[in-house]
Amino acid sequence: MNAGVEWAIHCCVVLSSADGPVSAQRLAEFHGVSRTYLAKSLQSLSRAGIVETTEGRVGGYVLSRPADEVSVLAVVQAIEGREAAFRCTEIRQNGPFGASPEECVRPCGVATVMAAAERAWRASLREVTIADLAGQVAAETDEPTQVAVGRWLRP
Amino acid sequence: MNAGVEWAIHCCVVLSSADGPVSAQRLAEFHGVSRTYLAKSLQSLSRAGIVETTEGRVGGYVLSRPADEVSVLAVVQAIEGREAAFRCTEIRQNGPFGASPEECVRPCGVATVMAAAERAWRASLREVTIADLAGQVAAETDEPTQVAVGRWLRP
DNA sequence: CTTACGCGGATAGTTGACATCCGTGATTGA
DNA sequence: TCAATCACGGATGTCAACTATCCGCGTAAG
Repeated sequence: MNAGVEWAIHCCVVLSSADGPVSAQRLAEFHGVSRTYLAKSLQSLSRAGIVETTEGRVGGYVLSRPADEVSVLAVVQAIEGREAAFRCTEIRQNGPFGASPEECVRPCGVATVMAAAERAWRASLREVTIADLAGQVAAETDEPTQVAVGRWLRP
Repeated sequence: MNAGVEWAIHCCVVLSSADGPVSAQRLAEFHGVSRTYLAKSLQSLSRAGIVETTEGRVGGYVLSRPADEVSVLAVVQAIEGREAAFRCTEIRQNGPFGASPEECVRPCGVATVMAAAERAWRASLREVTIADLAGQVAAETDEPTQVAVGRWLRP
């Protein structure tokens, strides 16, 4: 799985506790990752409507919606795309006993099982929001540090 | 996701309805896929203990256990490995406000969420067996064809 | 009008999946 | 005994995707 997924989720958590736009520069520095590459992931979040951008001199990223309305699934799909990890190549139609396309209006049993598993995966991620993660981080961070982080994000 | 996963599951379904060892040559021809590459996947199944091999002139592959004791999950993990798709790089320890390793005895919240989703995915795959899939295939195939396939697998 | 910033395109390096080939050892049938 | 068939593992090549960087453009604050 794409490493940008981890970065994007952490960025959304940070953005949920920031009070204004945070630049890609700051987000990259905060997490100790490549600025140029993180910018690509942030652009994906922007295209997906998860964050809004303000261009210009004091530009940066802000969450488009309240953090409790942004599921982890939305962030993952914004980076990884919405295509299923398993894709059926219909090998049941191949070979000497291959089924004809007319017999294959119903999806392949293998594909059905894999699709159900991916639905379970998505359902699990859909039930957790950025707000949930932010609350967990806040509970593990003492108050002076939280204030310092808030100041550091908007220099 | 690895295409070998799809091949391996279909091969196990075929093996469940065969009465003797089936060679990689036959399995590849049956599914219309590359023989040499399918052999690699079958070797993975062998190492995982899902199939047993008989070498020599009339060698081939047989399911090690009854089909209703072989879960789809076991086949998937034999091909894809047991590593989680998401791997946490602990970026919470990076940057100016990075948490110290002592504070990170508890797993990262992001990693916890992703791990839970993968557990749900595995649980879904664990509840379906090769026998379930074989039954579905049998129900969609007329009897003469089933007999012909059985003969074709052992020339 | 200078500076900082987001955006998109172009460009490599690296990794892993996909695919093939060959040599080895084992077993069966002639 | 000997040739054919098969599983196995190593080595190799190809290709797409991920990772990473750079540059030019448009935008907005100071």
